Amino acid sequence: MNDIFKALNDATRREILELLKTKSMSAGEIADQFHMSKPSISHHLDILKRADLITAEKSGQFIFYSINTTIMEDVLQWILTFKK
Amino acid sequence: MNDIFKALNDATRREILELLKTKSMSAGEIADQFHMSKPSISHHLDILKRADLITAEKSGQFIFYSINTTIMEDVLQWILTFKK
DNA sequence: AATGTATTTAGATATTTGTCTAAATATATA
DNA sequence: TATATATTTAGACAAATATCTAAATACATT
Repeated sequence: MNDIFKALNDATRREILELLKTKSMSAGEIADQFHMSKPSISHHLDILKRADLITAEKSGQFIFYSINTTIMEDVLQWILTFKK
Repeated sequence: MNDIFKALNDATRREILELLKTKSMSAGEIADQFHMSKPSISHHLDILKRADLITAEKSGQFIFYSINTTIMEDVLQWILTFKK
């Protein structure tokens, strides 16, 4: 839970998740959407991956990232415990 | 949204929310549940309050904190956009 | 008015975080 | 095999964060 909230606690990372909501993208395609260096985006992708919020799959010289919505379910359940 | 995720990105603060889920408590009562100085807990309460996740009400020399679940609804909605 | 209790504010400090540039690694292609 | 492209790793650095102790504020009680 700690890793998930840590990963979600950054606007850039939340935007990456929004991007991946529609389709999988390579690291480069993702980086192109931000005014930030590729290494920085790579770092954000790593944090999202560690939290299991995204998965990575290598295809040739590209690495494609996809969202993993099953982890969102954990957050959802946690939030729901606060609904009366 | 930023303030909410920032507030949720700390185990102590999440535990405070869990505590307040059952009943409102004074700052001192809350602090007693943790191995941490009162000023540190006061700081955490401030962050939760800024995120509108809790509300504070003064009663004599005490300040009672209560959870504000309506804000959780915002997080819930955000999470739900990821459910396929 | 003086003292005690509850809480916050202020200031210091160590750790974590987000960002960058430069270099390394891996794959594709000429 | 040499070069180009995609991505990550390494290292540096400034800013943000979590914690502490000491001091300040506010209310209650004697």
